[in-house]
Amino acid sequence: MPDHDAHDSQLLKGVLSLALLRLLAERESYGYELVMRLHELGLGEVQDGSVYPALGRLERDGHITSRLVASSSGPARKYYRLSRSGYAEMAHTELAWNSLVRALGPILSRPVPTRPKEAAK
Amino acid sequence: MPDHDAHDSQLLKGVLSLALLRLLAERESYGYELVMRLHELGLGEVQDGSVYPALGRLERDGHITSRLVASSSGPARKYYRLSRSGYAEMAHTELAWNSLVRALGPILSRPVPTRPKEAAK
DNA sequence: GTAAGGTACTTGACAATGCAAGGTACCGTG
DNA sequence: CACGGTACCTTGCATTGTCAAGTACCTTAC
Repeated sequence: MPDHDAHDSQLLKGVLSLALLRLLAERESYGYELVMRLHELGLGEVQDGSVYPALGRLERDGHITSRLVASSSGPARKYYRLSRSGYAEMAHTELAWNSLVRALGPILSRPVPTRPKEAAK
Repeated sequence: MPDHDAHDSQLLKGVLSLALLRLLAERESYGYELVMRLHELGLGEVQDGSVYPALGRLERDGHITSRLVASSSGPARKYYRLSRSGYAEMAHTELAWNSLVRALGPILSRPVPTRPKEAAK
């Protein structure tokens, strides 16, 4: 598969939180690992400078909780897991995401009235 | 289908431009009408205060051009249409959108290790 | 032992974008 | 002439991702 640049910083807004919640619903994890998991999943543009603040917000809003765990291969890791409100938030955001995808799908799949010539100015 | 509130202001970021480009690719249109078309298409949360600035940006960046047309049912309408660069921008953003949807799909569809009890803090 | 490099988290300045709220103005009808 | 629908624009605000830099821990190699 051709690695599309295809990264529009704006499109990621809000989606990052959803992805993080979802990954944490699968299993407890920490920031650095989450960044790597996101990269493996095709969200290669995501910077660690975006992930840590996002985790901070989720914790601030009570959607996730953290605990420090010492590591023998570097500094301590801050493991996060979902709280009850995190599950609710994930479900809610997922609904919003699905509704957005469903709304946009028809718009994008509708054929464009081919106007090959005289398109520009 | 139940009308989902399901509006997360952040999820819309960047998507609005794509939708506008796409609607304008179908046919020339003006701001007020675009707002109504978006609402009919399920993007009911979009405010006109978001659309007009977005159109302004697209025009500023050379992706669309405008012309004023007098109306007998109100003030003059500013009709927009895609420029050549607008078609390119639309294609590019659509790629980014599709790649995002494809990346997120697997994450969201993977089953969550059902943890019904003891979810909260 | 110390320099290097991977691991891991934090922070601040910055830009982009949607929203809310308000305003201007045109037009037909009652 | 006041009203409501049409149509556009603007300002202030909050959110959030990016970039860049910094701190610090630990193992391996020289």
